[in-house]
Amino acid sequence: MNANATLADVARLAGVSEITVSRVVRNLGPISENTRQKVNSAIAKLDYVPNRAAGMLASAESNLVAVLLPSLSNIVFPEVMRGITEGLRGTGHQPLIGVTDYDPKQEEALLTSFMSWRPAAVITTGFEHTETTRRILSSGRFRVAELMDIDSEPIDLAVGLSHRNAGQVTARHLSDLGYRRFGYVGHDWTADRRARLRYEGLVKGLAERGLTIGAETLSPGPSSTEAGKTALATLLAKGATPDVVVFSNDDMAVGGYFHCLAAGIEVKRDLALFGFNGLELGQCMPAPLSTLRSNRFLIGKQAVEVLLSSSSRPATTQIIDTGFEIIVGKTA
Amino acid sequence: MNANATLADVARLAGVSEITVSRVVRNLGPISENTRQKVNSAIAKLDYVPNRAAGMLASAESNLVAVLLPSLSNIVFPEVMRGITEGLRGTGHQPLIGVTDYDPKQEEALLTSFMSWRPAAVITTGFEHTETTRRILSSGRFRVAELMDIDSEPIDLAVGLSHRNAGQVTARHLSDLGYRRFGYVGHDWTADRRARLRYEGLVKGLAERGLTIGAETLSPGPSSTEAGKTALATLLAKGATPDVVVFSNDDMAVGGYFHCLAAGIEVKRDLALFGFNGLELGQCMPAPLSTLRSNRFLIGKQAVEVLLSSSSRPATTQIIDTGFEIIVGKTA
DNA sequence: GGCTCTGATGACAGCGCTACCATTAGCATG
DNA sequence: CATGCTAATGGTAGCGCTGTCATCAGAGCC
Repeated sequence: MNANATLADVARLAGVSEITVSRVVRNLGPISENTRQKVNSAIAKLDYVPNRAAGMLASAESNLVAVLLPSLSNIVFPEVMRGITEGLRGTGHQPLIGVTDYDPKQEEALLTSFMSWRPAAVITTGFEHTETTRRILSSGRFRVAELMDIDSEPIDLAVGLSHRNAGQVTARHLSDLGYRRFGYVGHDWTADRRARLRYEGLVKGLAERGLTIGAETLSPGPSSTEAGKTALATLLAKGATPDVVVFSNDDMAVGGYFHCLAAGIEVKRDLALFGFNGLELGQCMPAPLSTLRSNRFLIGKQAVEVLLSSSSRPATTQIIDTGFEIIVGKTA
Repeated sequence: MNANATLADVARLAGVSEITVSRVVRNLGPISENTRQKVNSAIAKLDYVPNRAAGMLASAESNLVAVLLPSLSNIVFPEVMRGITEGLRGTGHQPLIGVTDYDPKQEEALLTSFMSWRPAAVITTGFEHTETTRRILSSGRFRVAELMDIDSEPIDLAVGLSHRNAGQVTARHLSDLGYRRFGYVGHDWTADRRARLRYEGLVKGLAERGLTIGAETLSPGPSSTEAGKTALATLLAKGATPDVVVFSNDDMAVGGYFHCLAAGIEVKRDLALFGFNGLELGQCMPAPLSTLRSNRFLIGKQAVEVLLSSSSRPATTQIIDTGFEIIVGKTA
């Protein structure tokens, strides 16, 4: 009911000192049952809500975790976010979320502004940062996790999977299945380095078997179902006759599947399709998408768990491989 | 390079008072060009980053906007969030995001914890709140927006569309197209009141034409493509012979479409499908989904704009109708 | 020359909390 | 019985900023 009760108000009403109220609120130190009850009833009576700004200033500690994600439109990142939220649950920490649009400059701007909250940890994506971003993240004042990718040396902690490896495994798997004429449909990879790493792994894996990618189309802009659909149409219109097309991810692959349906191409018999991520959507198509499962939820969750396990940065960097697995599916 | 420079450090180095530095940082009041430069170079030299906790405490104002979303898994909410982010851009405000899992109890818990940040505004979803939540939101200490739905009286501001109306318009549209045997496939609507409102509107709209829903299946749990697929199969297995099925949303409808593909049902000729939301995905299927476009991005953006236009709550509540429109598509 | 006005700056108190020490009573220990 | 211990509590000094009120030089005015 009150405008904004303070610790002092509660202390006065409960007949104890401020510090005792503070201890009750934070569940710290030994408090007699009697005192605890007096304080709690005063808190209830006054509708007291602690002021985190004051708490943070006084203790020089924040319970905020800065999270920088490239996008929320790509369902992959909300899933990572769910993992982060799950990891944060019950720890008393709160996420501060920023969306970078795959732009290191924006990442830097967001990070700079987040710094004024003195976050306990920073979670970001990938290894592509501006010089300034890198300098801030390297300061050592807080823990840092770089998610999704483990193909480079992290600043502090990396959690994710080897995309280069994933591409290579894809190549081996498909060549084992007997495919020989490979096509590739991707999206703009200047922004999405991981897609490019998978492509490189794919090329390398094919090379091991003496194979190459015969035809490819890169769609400008971010990945989407529409982009996948259009790009596959473009690829085939060029006269390419692949027996399998690897897509930069499931969104694109689903688009490719739609193109096949619309164009009367029988998937797998006429043209096999392979994605990346293992999204729910791909698995409920009439022919479940053949793809590679990345463990997005796990990436977020593990990152938080490690980050909060020690508030100061360990001497050595750490890499956590959350792995991937082939989903056989029915499109390849 | 410094551990953490303060205003005082900057002031000392620049040879001015703390308050002058503060003014330069906040771009307030008249500052001579000379002073501004001295201060800025001191800031750069010391790597000074303002401490928001201190600023917030001193000014008793926060630049935080609390955002409570039911889920991030349903792409609709990330899109609303994009709108919110866009609206916030350049205002100096930052969102504090919480995910409620469609649970009013969790909403309450998150809100309570967010209150300790003294947010400038709170954005939440729908009208279903616990008593406590309602009491907090009604305190008048900050602006409140309730998004998505405008079928009830808001606490302060509602931004969204009339779902009841949307259902009714769907009924009229489909009956105008000549459909007579209606089926309905939905998800758990104890959690999703808006889905239920659309259903009610649909029933009402059909009643106007002397029509009813002949068969329906409700899938337990949240909406998903898989759920839509399974539920349509169930509906048809019951022996129902609708000429059109209305789905609780696009995700479900896409699942329905997949079922038709798998079961050899020719969409529209044998069975028409109708969704809700107008997601990109539905529009790139071989037969673009017939549905109703909700303007998610706009909902988020407009809410923020109105909320920030006045920091104190106006005398009267306000409702903003972001509308909807029929997407004719090829599935109905 | 005294007056007001504006532009530019500073002194100082205090926001609401917590860290850091004290302090006290009660009790077991040697 | 002095000593040390623990449980329970309090006093005090800030944390780093901003609001408020002052100050002062110089310009413009009658």
